[in-house]
Amino acid sequence: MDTSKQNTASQILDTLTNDIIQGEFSPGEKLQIKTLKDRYKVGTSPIREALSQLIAKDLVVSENQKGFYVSNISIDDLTDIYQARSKIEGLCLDMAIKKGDDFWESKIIAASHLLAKYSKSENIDMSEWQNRHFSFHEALVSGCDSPRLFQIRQSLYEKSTRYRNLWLQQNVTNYEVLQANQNEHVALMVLVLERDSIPAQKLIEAHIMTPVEIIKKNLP
Amino acid sequence: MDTSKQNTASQILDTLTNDIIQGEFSPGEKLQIKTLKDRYKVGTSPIREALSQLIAKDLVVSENQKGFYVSNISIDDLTDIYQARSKIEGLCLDMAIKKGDDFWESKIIAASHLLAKYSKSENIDMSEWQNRHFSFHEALVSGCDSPRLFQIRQSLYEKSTRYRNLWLQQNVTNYEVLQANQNEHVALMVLVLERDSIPAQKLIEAHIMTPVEIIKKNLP
DNA sequence: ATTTTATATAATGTCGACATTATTTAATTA
DNA sequence: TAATTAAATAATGTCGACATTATATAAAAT
Repeated sequence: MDTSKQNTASQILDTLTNDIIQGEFSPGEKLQIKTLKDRYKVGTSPIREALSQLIAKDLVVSENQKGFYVSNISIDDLTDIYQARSKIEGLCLDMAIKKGDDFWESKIIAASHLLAKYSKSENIDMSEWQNRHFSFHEALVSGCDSPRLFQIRQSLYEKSTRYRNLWLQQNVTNYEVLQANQNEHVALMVLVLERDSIPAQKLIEAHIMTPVEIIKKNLP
Repeated sequence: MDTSKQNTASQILDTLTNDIIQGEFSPGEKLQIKTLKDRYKVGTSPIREALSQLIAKDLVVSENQKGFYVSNISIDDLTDIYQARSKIEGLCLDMAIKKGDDFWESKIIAASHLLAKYSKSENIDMSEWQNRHFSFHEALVSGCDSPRLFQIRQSLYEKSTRYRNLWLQQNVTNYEVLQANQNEHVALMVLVLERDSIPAQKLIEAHIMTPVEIIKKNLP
Protein backbone atom coordinates (compact mmCIF):
# COMPACT_ATOMS: atom_id res chain seq x y z
CA MET A 1 0.00 0.00 0.00
CA ASP A 2 1.17 3.50 -0.75
CA THR A 3 1.33 5.04 2.70
CA SER A 4 2.96 8.28 1.58
CA LYS A 5 -0.33 9.89 0.70
CA GLN A 6 -2.09 8.74 3.86
CA ASN A 7 -3.15 11.18 6.51
CA THR A 8 -1.97 10.98 10.08
CA ALA A 9 -5.13 9.27 11.34
CA SER A 10 -4.77 6.42 8.81
CA GLN A 11 -1.14 5.90 9.67
CA ILE A 12 -1.93 5.80 13.36
CA LEU A 13 -4.72 3.32 12.63
CA ASP A 14 -2.34 0.98 10.82
CA THR A 15 0.28 1.24 13.52
CA LEU A 16 -2.16 0.81 16.38
CA THR A 17 -3.88 -2.13 14.68
CA ASN A 18 -0.52 -3.79 14.29
CA ASP A 19 0.59 -2.99 17.81
CA ILE A 20 -2.56 -4.54 19.23
CA ILE A 21 -2.42 -7.65 17.05
CA GLN A 22 1.26 -8.13 17.78
CA GLY A 23 0.56 -7.86 21.50
CA GLU A 24 2.50 -4.62 21.91
CA PHE A 25 -0.53 -3.54 23.92
CA SER A 26 -2.02 -6.18 26.21
CA PRO A 27 -5.67 -7.19 26.34
CA GLY A 28 -7.62 -4.92 28.65
CA GLU A 29 -4.83 -2.36 28.74
CA LYS A 30 -5.89 1.24 28.95
CA LEU A 31 -5.08 3.30 25.90
CA GLN A 32 -4.65 6.74 27.35
CA ILE A 33 -4.95 9.56 24.88
CA LYS A 34 -2.04 11.51 26.28
CA THR A 35 0.24 8.47 26.28
CA LEU A 36 -0.62 7.73 22.66
CA LYS A 37 -0.10 11.36 21.70
CA ASP A 38 3.37 11.29 23.24
CA ARG A 39 4.19 7.90 21.77
CA TYR A 40 3.25 8.77 18.21
CA LYS A 41 3.95 12.49 18.42
CA VAL A 42 0.59 13.64 17.10
CA GLY A 43 -2.42 15.59 18.31
CA THR A 44 -5.72 14.49 19.75
CA SER A 45 -7.79 14.16 16.60
CA PRO A 46 -5.84 11.50 14.68
CA ILE A 47 -5.57 9.38 17.81
CA ARG A 48 -9.29 9.51 18.49
CA GLU A 49 -10.18 8.88 14.86
CA ALA A 50 -7.95 5.83 14.77
CA LEU A 51 -9.43 4.57 18.04
CA SER A 52 -12.91 5.08 16.61
CA GLN A 53 -12.12 2.76 13.74
CA LEU A 54 -10.56 0.22 16.08
CA ILE A 55 -13.81 0.19 18.02
CA ALA A 56 -15.66 -0.70 14.84
CA LYS A 57 -13.07 -3.42 14.25
CA ASP A 58 -13.64 -4.82 17.76
CA LEU A 59 -10.02 -4.44 18.71
CA VAL A 60 -10.80 -1.62 21.12
CA VAL A 61 -13.68 -0.86 23.45
CA SER A 62 -14.61 2.41 25.08
CA GLU A 63 -16.73 3.69 27.90
CA ASN A 64 -17.99 7.24 27.84
CA GLN A 65 -15.81 9.55 29.94
CA LYS A 66 -13.71 6.62 31.06
CA GLY A 67 -11.53 6.03 28.07
CA PHE A 68 -10.36 3.42 25.61
CA TYR A 69 -9.17 -0.09 26.33
CA VAL A 70 -7.72 -2.90 24.27
CA SER A 71 -10.40 -5.55 23.81
CA ASN A 72 -10.24 -8.40 26.24
CA ILE A 73 -9.55 -11.96 25.27
CA SER A 74 -11.12 -15.17 26.49
CA ILE A 75 -11.20 -18.84 25.65
CA ASP A 76 -14.80 -18.50 24.57
CA ASP A 77 -13.91 -15.70 22.21
CA LEU A 78 -10.92 -17.61 20.89
CA THR A 79 -13.10 -20.61 20.15
CA ASP A 80 -15.81 -18.50 18.59
CA ILE A 81 -13.41 -16.67 16.31
CA TYR A 82 -11.75 -19.84 15.07
CA GLN A 83 -15.10 -21.53 14.61
CA ALA A 84 -16.49 -18.65 12.61
CA ARG A 85 -13.26 -18.43 10.65
CA SER A 86 -13.33 -22.11 9.75
CA LYS A 87 -16.91 -21.85 8.52
CA ILE A 88 -16.19 -18.75 6.46
CA GLU A 89 -13.09 -20.36 4.99
CA GLY A 90 -15.29 -23.31 4.09
CA LEU A 91 -17.72 -21.02 2.29
CA CYS A 92 -14.93 -19.30 0.39
CA LEU A 93 -13.38 -22.60 -0.61
CA ASP A 94 -16.72 -23.98 -1.73
CA MET A 95 -17.31 -20.99 -3.94
CA ALA A 96 -13.76 -21.15 -5.26
CA ILE A 97 -14.23 -24.80 -6.21
CA LYS A 98 -17.41 -23.93 -8.05
CA LYS A 99 -16.01 -20.91 -9.86
CA GLY A 100 -12.25 -21.41 -10.06
CA ASP A 101 -10.62 -21.59 -13.50
CA ASP A 102 -7.37 -23.02 -14.85
CA PHE A 103 -5.42 -20.03 -13.65
CA TRP A 104 -6.73 -20.59 -10.13
CA GLU A 105 -5.68 -24.22 -10.25
CA SER A 106 -2.21 -23.29 -11.35
CA LYS A 107 -1.85 -20.79 -8.53
CA ILE A 108 -2.71 -23.52 -6.02
CA ILE A 109 -0.19 -25.92 -7.50
CA ALA A 110 2.49 -23.25 -7.47
CA ALA A 111 1.81 -22.20 -3.89
CA SER A 112 1.63 -25.81 -2.79
CA HIS A 113 5.02 -26.50 -4.31
CA LEU A 114 6.60 -23.57 -2.48
CA LEU A 115 5.14 -24.70 0.81
CA ALA A 116 5.97 -28.38 0.38
CA LYS A 117 9.55 -27.66 -0.62
CA TYR A 118 10.11 -25.41 2.37
CA SER A 119 8.47 -27.80 4.81
CA LYS A 120 10.99 -30.46 3.83
CA SER A 121 14.01 -28.22 4.19
CA GLU A 122 16.59 -28.44 6.99
CA ASN A 123 16.46 -25.21 8.94
CA ILE A 124 12.97 -23.81 8.86
CA ASP A 125 12.54 -20.11 9.49
CA MET A 126 9.03 -19.87 10.88
CA SER A 127 8.39 -16.42 9.49
CA GLU A 128 9.17 -17.63 5.97
CA TRP A 129 7.12 -20.78 6.53
CA GLN A 130 4.19 -18.68 7.65
CA ASN A 131 4.43 -16.57 4.51
CA ARG A 132 4.24 -19.63 2.30
CA HIS A 133 1.53 -21.16 4.43
CA PHE A 134 -0.50 -17.99 4.19
CA SER A 135 -0.02 -17.82 0.42
CA PHE A 136 -1.14 -21.40 -0.03
CA HIS A 137 -4.41 -20.83 1.79
CA GLU A 138 -4.85 -17.55 -0.03
CA ALA A 139 -4.43 -19.39 -3.33
CA LEU A 140 -7.02 -21.99 -2.38
CA VAL A 141 -9.76 -19.43 -1.82
CA SER A 142 -8.62 -17.01 -4.51
CA GLY A 143 -11.16 -18.50 -6.91
CA CYS A 144 -13.95 -17.20 -4.72
CA ASP A 145 -15.11 -13.90 -6.16
CA SER A 146 -17.08 -12.52 -3.25
CA PRO A 147 -15.52 -9.30 -1.93
CA ARG A 148 -17.71 -9.38 1.17
CA LEU A 149 -16.83 -12.92 2.14
CA PHE A 150 -13.17 -12.10 1.60
CA GLN A 151 -13.46 -9.09 3.83
CA ILE A 152 -15.07 -11.13 6.57
CA ARG A 153 -12.40 -13.77 6.14
CA GLN A 154 -9.68 -11.16 6.45
CA SER A 155 -11.22 -9.57 9.50
CA LEU A 156 -11.51 -12.89 11.32
CA TYR A 157 -7.99 -13.86 10.32
CA GLU A 158 -6.74 -10.65 11.89
CA LYS A 159 -8.48 -11.41 15.14
CA SER A 160 -7.25 -15.00 15.22
CA THR A 161 -3.71 -13.79 14.59
CA ARG A 162 -3.92 -11.74 17.74
CA TYR A 163 -4.68 -14.85 19.76
CA ARG A 164 -1.89 -16.78 18.08
CA ASN A 165 0.60 -14.04 18.83
CA LEU A 166 -0.53 -13.59 22.40
CA TRP A 167 -0.41 -17.21 23.35
CA LEU A 168 2.26 -18.62 21.13
CA GLN A 169 5.08 -16.16 21.72
CA GLN A 170 7.58 -18.97 21.43
CA ASN A 171 6.95 -21.19 18.46
CA VAL A 172 5.51 -24.48 19.61
CA THR A 173 6.13 -26.16 16.30
CA ASN A 174 7.82 -29.49 16.54
CA TYR A 175 8.59 -31.63 13.53
CA GLU A 176 5.67 -34.05 13.87
CA VAL A 177 3.04 -31.33 14.10
CA LEU A 178 4.46 -29.63 11.05
CA GLN A 179 4.44 -32.87 9.03
CA ALA A 180 0.87 -33.72 10.01
CA ASN A 181 -0.06 -30.20 9.01
CA GLN A 182 1.72 -30.56 5.71
CA ASN A 183 -0.07 -33.84 4.97
CA GLU A 184 -3.35 -32.02 5.36
CA HIS A 185 -2.26 -29.41 2.85
CA VAL A 186 -1.54 -32.04 0.25
CA ALA A 187 -4.83 -33.80 0.89
CA LEU A 188 -6.57 -30.46 0.67
CA MET A 189 -5.06 -29.64 -2.68
CA VAL A 190 -6.02 -33.01 -4.13
CA LEU A 191 -9.63 -32.64 -3.03
CA VAL A 192 -9.81 -29.09 -4.30
CA LEU A 193 -8.36 -29.87 -7.71
CA GLU A 194 -10.74 -32.79 -8.02
CA ARG A 195 -13.49 -30.28 -7.22
CA ASP A 196 -14.63 -32.53 -4.40
CA SER A 197 -16.35 -29.74 -2.57
CA ILE A 198 -17.92 -31.27 0.53
CA PRO A 199 -14.90 -33.25 1.75
CA ALA A 200 -12.65 -30.31 0.96
CA GLN A 201 -14.86 -28.05 3.03
CA LYS A 202 -14.87 -30.52 5.92
CA LEU A 203 -11.10 -30.81 5.80
CA ILE A 204 -10.40 -27.08 5.69
CA GLU A 205 -12.70 -26.53 8.64
CA ALA A 206 -10.91 -29.15 10.69
CA HIS A 207 -7.56 -27.84 9.52
CA ILE A 208 -8.31 -24.36 10.76
CA MET A 209 -9.63 -25.60 14.08
CA THR A 210 -6.46 -27.59 14.80
CA PRO A 211 -4.53 -24.81 16.58
CA VAL A 212 -7.37 -24.09 18.98
CA GLU A 213 -6.58 -26.95 21.33
CA ILE A 214 -2.87 -26.24 21.15
CA ILE A 215 -3.42 -22.59 21.99
CA LYS A 216 -5.73 -23.49 24.87
CA LYS A 217 -3.02 -25.68 26.38
CA ASN A 218 -0.55 -22.80 26.29
CA LEU A 219 -2.46 -20.44 28.53
CA PRO A 220 -0.64 -18.45 31.18
CA MET B 1 -30.27 1.27 24.01
CA ASP B 2 -29.72 3.90 26.66
CA THR B 3 -28.63 6.87 24.62
CA SER B 4 -28.67 9.33 27.51
CA LYS B 5 -25.15 8.46 28.59
CA GLN B 6 -23.72 8.47 25.09
CA ASN B 7 -21.25 11.03 23.96
CA THR B 8 -21.85 13.29 20.97
CA ALA B 9 -19.74 11.19 18.60
CA SER B 10 -21.79 8.05 19.33
CA GLN B 11 -25.06 9.87 18.87
CA ILE B 12 -23.89 11.28 15.55
CA LEU B 13 -22.77 7.81 14.53
CA ASP B 14 -26.21 6.35 15.21
CA THR B 15 -27.97 9.18 13.41
CA LEU B 16 -25.65 9.14 10.42
CA THR B 17 -25.82 5.36 10.12
CA ASN B 18 -29.57 5.58 10.08
CA ASP B 19 -29.65 8.48 7.64
CA ILE B 20 -27.45 6.58 5.20
CA ILE B 21 -29.36 3.31 5.48
CA GLN B 22 -32.68 5.10 5.13
CA GLY B 23 -31.43 6.87 2.03
CA GLU B 24 -31.49 10.33 3.61
CA PHE B 25 -28.06 10.67 2.03
CA SER B 26 -27.70 9.24 -1.46
CA PRO B 27 -25.01 6.84 -2.61
CA GLY B 28 -21.90 8.72 -3.69
CA GLU B 29 -23.10 11.92 -2.05
CA LYS B 30 -20.43 14.08 -0.54
CA LEU B 31 -20.57 14.39 3.22
CA GLN B 32 -19.10 17.79 3.80
CA ILE B 33 -17.83 18.39 7.30
CA LYS B 34 -19.21 21.90 7.50
CA THR B 35 -22.64 20.80 6.29
CA LEU B 36 -22.77 18.02 8.85
CA LYS B 37 -21.62 20.37 11.59
CA ASP B 38 -24.43 22.76 10.76
CA ARG B 39 -26.99 19.99 10.37
CA TYR B 40 -26.27 18.33 13.70
CA LYS B 41 -25.05 21.45 15.53
CA VAL B 42 -21.79 19.99 16.76
CA GLY B 43 -18.08 20.58 16.31
CA THR B 44 -15.55 18.93 14.05
CA SER B 45 -14.35 16.10 16.27
CA PRO B 46 -17.59 14.17 16.81
CA ILE B 47 -18.38 14.37 13.11
CA ARG B 48 -15.01 13.03 12.07
CA GLU B 49 -15.06 10.30 14.71
CA ALA B 50 -18.46 9.14 13.53
CA LEU B 51 -17.30 9.20 9.91
CA SER B 52 -14.26 7.17 10.88
CA GLN B 53 -16.45 4.43 12.25
CA LEU B 54 -18.68 4.55 9.20
CA ILE B 55 -15.62 3.97 7.05
CA ALA B 56 -14.89 0.83 9.04
CA LYS B 57 -18.51 -0.17 8.51
CA ASP B 58 -18.19 0.34 4.74
CA LEU B 59 -21.01 2.84 4.64
CA VAL B 60 -18.65 5.72 3.93
CA VAL B 61 -15.47 6.06 1.93
CA SER B 62 -12.86 8.78 2.10
CA GLU B 63 -10.01 10.11 0.06
CA ASN B 64 -7.25 12.01 1.72
CA GLN B 65 -7.71 15.78 1.43
CA LYS B 66 -10.78 15.26 -0.72
CA GLY B 67 -13.36 14.37 1.85
CA PHE B 68 -15.97 11.80 2.77
CA TYR B 69 -18.59 10.23 0.53
CA VAL B 70 -21.50 7.87 1.06
CA SER B 71 -20.48 4.46 -0.29
CA ASN B 72 -21.64 3.75 -3.80
CA ILE B 73 -24.06 1.04 -4.71
CA SER B 74 -24.04 -1.36 -7.62
CA ILE B 75 -25.83 -4.45 -8.81
CA ASP B 76 -22.68 -6.47 -8.23
CA ASP B 77 -22.48 -5.25 -4.67
CA LEU B 78 -26.17 -5.88 -4.11
CA THR B 79 -25.79 -9.44 -5.34
CA ASP B 80 -22.65 -10.02 -3.33
CA ILE B 81 -24.20 -8.74 -0.12
CA TYR B 82 -27.31 -10.86 -0.46
CA GLN B 83 -25.28 -13.90 -1.44
CA ALA B 84 -22.98 -13.53 1.56
CA ARG B 85 -25.96 -12.86 3.78
CA SER B 86 -27.77 -15.97 2.63
CA LYS B 87 -24.70 -18.11 3.28
CA ILE B 88 -24.16 -16.63 6.73
CA GLU B 89 -27.83 -17.06 7.59
CA GLY B 90 -27.43 -20.68 6.50
CA LEU B 91 -24.50 -21.12 8.85
CA CYS B 92 -26.38 -19.56 11.75
CA LEU B 93 -29.43 -21.69 11.11
CA ASP B 94 -27.33 -24.85 10.85
CA MET B 95 -25.73 -24.14 14.19
CA ALA B 96 -29.06 -23.26 15.72
CA ILE B 97 -30.53 -26.56 14.57
CA LYS B 98 -27.60 -28.40 16.10
CA LYS B 99 -27.64 -26.52 19.40
CA GLY B 100 -31.17 -25.18 19.86
CA ASP B 101 -33.14 -26.31 22.90
CA ASP B 102 -36.83 -26.52 23.78
CA PHE B 103 -36.94 -22.83 24.60
CA TRP B 104 -35.57 -22.01 21.14
CA GLU B 105 -38.23 -24.19 19.52
CA SER B 106 -40.96 -22.43 21.44
CA LYS B 107 -39.67 -19.02 20.40
CA ILE B 108 -39.87 -20.08 16.75
CA ILE B 109 -43.41 -21.36 17.12
CA ALA B 110 -44.48 -18.18 18.87
CA ALA B 111 -42.88 -15.89 16.29
CA SER B 112 -44.29 -17.98 13.46
CA HIS B 113 -47.77 -17.65 14.88
CA LEU B 114 -47.48 -13.88 15.10
CA LEU B 115 -46.29 -13.67 11.51
CA ALA B 116 -48.84 -16.12 10.09
CA LYS B 117 -51.74 -14.41 11.83
CA TYR B 118 -50.74 -11.01 10.55
CA SER B 119 -50.09 -12.23 7.01
CA LYS B 120 -53.69 -13.43 6.85
CA SER B 121 -55.19 -10.20 8.13
CA GLU B 122 -57.13 -7.70 6.04
CA ASN B 123 -55.21 -4.44 6.02
CA ILE B 124 -51.55 -5.16 6.32
CA ASP B 125 -49.32 -2.39 7.64
CA MET B 126 -45.97 -3.19 6.07
CA SER B 127 -43.97 -1.75 8.92
CA GLU B 128 -45.71 -4.06 11.38
CA TRP B 129 -45.37 -6.97 9.00
CA GLN B 130 -41.65 -6.28 8.69
CA ASN B 131 -41.31 -6.30 12.47
CA ARG B 132 -42.91 -9.71 12.73
CA HIS B 133 -40.98 -11.00 9.74
CA PHE B 134 -37.75 -9.82 11.29
CA SER B 135 -38.62 -11.41 14.63
CA PHE B 136 -39.41 -14.73 13.00
CA HIS B 137 -36.04 -14.94 11.28
CA GLU B 138 -34.36 -13.75 14.45
CA ALA B 139 -36.06 -16.57 16.35
CA LEU B 140 -34.91 -19.16 13.83
CA VAL B 141 -31.24 -18.35 14.28
CA SER B 142 -31.45 -17.47 17.97
CA GLY B 143 -30.31 -20.98 18.87
CA CYS B 144 -26.95 -20.24 17.29
CA ASP B 145 -24.61 -19.17 20.05
CA SER B 146 -21.82 -17.61 18.02
CA PRO B 147 -21.47 -13.90 18.78
CA ARG B 148 -19.16 -13.39 15.83
CA LEU B 149 -21.47 -15.00 13.31
CA PHE B 150 -24.32 -12.95 14.71
CA GLN B 151 -22.35 -9.79 14.35
CA ILE B 152 -21.50 -10.60 10.74
CA ARG B 153 -25.15 -11.43 10.12
CA GLN B 154 -26.24 -8.12 11.59
CA SER B 155 -23.71 -6.14 9.62
CA LEU B 156 -24.78 -7.72 6.33
CA TYR B 157 -28.43 -7.25 7.17
CA GLU B 158 -27.79 -3.56 7.70
CA LYS B 159 -26.15 -3.25 4.29
CA SER B 160 -28.92 -5.17 2.54
CA THR B 161 -31.51 -2.97 4.22
CA ARG B 162 -29.90 0.02 2.57
CA TYR B 163 -30.43 -1.52 -0.84
CA ARG B 164 -34.01 -2.43 -0.02
CA ASN B 165 -34.77 1.09 1.13
CA LEU B 166 -33.05 2.71 -1.82
CA TRP B 167 -34.76 0.69 -4.47
CA LEU B 168 -38.05 -0.20 -2.92
CA GLN B 169 -39.24 3.20 -1.74
CA GLN B 170 -42.76 2.21 -2.57
CA ASN B 171 -43.68 -1.20 -1.29
CA VAL B 172 -43.82 -3.64 -4.15
CA THR B 173 -45.64 -6.23 -2.14
CA ASN B 174 -48.66 -7.66 -3.82
CA TYR B 175 -50.76 -10.37 -2.29
CA GLU B 176 -49.34 -13.30 -4.27
CA VAL B 177 -45.73 -12.48 -3.42
CA LEU B 178 -46.60 -12.20 0.23
CA GLN B 179 -48.40 -15.54 0.26
CA ALA B 180 -45.58 -17.35 -1.53
CA ASN B 181 -43.24 -15.82 0.99
CA GLN B 182 -45.41 -16.95 3.85
CA ASN B 183 -45.53 -20.51 2.51
CA GLU B 184 -41.75 -20.55 2.64
CA HIS B 185 -41.83 -19.49 6.27
CA VAL B 186 -44.08 -22.36 7.21
CA ALA B 187 -41.95 -24.86 5.29
CA LEU B 188 -38.88 -23.40 6.94
CA MET B 189 -40.28 -23.83 10.42
CA VAL B 190 -41.25 -27.44 9.76
CA LEU B 191 -37.79 -28.33 8.49
CA VAL B 192 -36.12 -26.55 11.38
CA LEU B 193 -38.23 -28.17 14.07
CA GLU B 194 -37.58 -31.55 12.47
CA ARG B 195 -33.90 -30.65 12.69
CA ASP B 196 -33.57 -31.31 8.99
CA SER B 197 -30.50 -29.20 8.65
CA ILE B 198 -29.41 -29.42 5.01
CA PRO B 199 -32.81 -28.77 3.39
CA ALA B 200 -33.49 -26.02 5.90
CA GLN B 201 -30.20 -24.39 5.01
CA LYS B 202 -30.94 -24.66 1.29
CA LEU B 203 -34.38 -23.15 1.78
CA ILE B 204 -33.25 -20.22 3.90
CA GLU B 205 -30.56 -19.40 1.36
CA ALA B 206 -33.08 -19.36 -1.47
CA HIS B 207 -35.53 -17.43 0.69
CA ILE B 208 -33.05 -14.66 1.33
CA MET B 209 -32.03 -14.46 -2.30
CA THR B 210 -35.62 -14.00 -3.47
CA PRO B 211 -35.72 -10.19 -3.27
CA VAL B 212 -32.57 -9.78 -5.34
CA GLU B 213 -34.28 -10.23 -8.68
CA ILE B 214 -37.18 -8.05 -7.62
CA ILE B 215 -34.86 -5.29 -6.52
CA LYS B 216 -32.87 -5.53 -9.74
CA LYS B 217 -36.05 -5.01 -11.76
CA ASN B 218 -36.83 -1.83 -9.84
CA LEU B 219 -33.69 0.07 -10.79
CA PRO B 220 -33.93 3.72 -11.75
C1' DA C 1 -10.03 3.58 62.76
C1' DT C 2 -13.41 3.71 59.25
C1' DT C 3 -16.65 5.87 56.69
C1' DT C 4 -18.16 10.09 54.66
C1' DT C 5 -17.52 14.43 52.63
C1' DA C 6 -14.85 17.98 50.40
C1' DT C 7 -11.00 19.26 47.66
C1' DA C 8 -7.46 18.67 44.26
C1' DT C 9 -5.81 16.37 40.40
C1' DA C 10 -6.09 14.17 36.07
C1' DA C 11 -8.39 12.42 32.03
C1' DT C 12 -11.98 12.65 28.55
C1' DG C 13 -14.64 14.88 24.98
C1' DT C 14 -15.66 19.05 22.38
C1' DC C 15 -14.66 23.17 20.18
C1' DG C 16 -12.78 26.75 17.15
C1' DA C 17 -8.44 28.30 15.07
C1' DC C 18 -4.96 27.49 11.75
C1' DA C 19 -1.97 25.35 8.31
C1' DT C 20 -2.15 22.58 4.24
C1' DT C 21 -4.17 20.94 0.18
C1' DA C 22 -7.74 20.98 -3.40
C1' DT C 23 -10.93 23.50 -6.23
C1' DT C 24 -12.75 27.30 -8.49
C1' DT C 25 -12.30 31.69 -10.67
C1' DA C 26 -9.81 35.17 -13.08
C1' DA C 27 -5.99 36.59 -15.89
C1' DT C 28 -2.66 35.71 -19.30
C1' DT C 29 -0.86 33.67 -23.35
C1' DA C 30 -0.84 31.38 -27.76
C1' DT D 1 -11.42 31.41 -28.76
C1' DA D 2 -9.13 27.73 -26.32
C1' DA D 3 -5.62 26.39 -23.44
C1' DT D 4 -2.52 27.46 -19.81
C1' DT D 5 -1.13 29.75 -15.78
C1' DA D 6 -1.91 32.52 -11.56
C1' DA D 7 -4.73 34.14 -7.80
C1' DA D 8 -8.54 33.57 -4.82
C1' DT D 9 -11.61 30.78 -2.51
C1' DA D 10 -13.04 26.84 -0.03
C1' DA D 11 -12.46 22.43 2.16
C1' DT D 12 -9.76 19.13 4.71
C1' DG D 13 -6.88 17.59 8.51
C1' DT D 14 -4.37 18.75 12.70
C1' DC D 15 -3.56 21.08 16.81
C1' DG D 16 -3.89 22.95 21.49
C1' DA D 17 -7.20 25.08 24.66
C1' DC D 18 -11.10 24.50 27.56
C1' DA D 19 -15.19 22.69 29.82
C1' DT D 20 -16.94 18.56 31.84
C1' DT D 21 -16.58 14.35 34.16
C1' DA D 22 -14.05 10.86 36.68
C1' DT D 23 -10.48 9.59 39.91
C1' DA D 24 -7.29 10.27 43.66
C1' DT D 25 -6.14 12.68 47.79
C1' DA D 26 -6.97 15.04 52.05
C1' DA D 27 -10.06 16.60 55.74
C1' DA D 28 -13.90 15.95 58.71
C1' DA D 29 -17.21 13.32 61.21
C1' DT D 30 -19.14 9.32 63.41
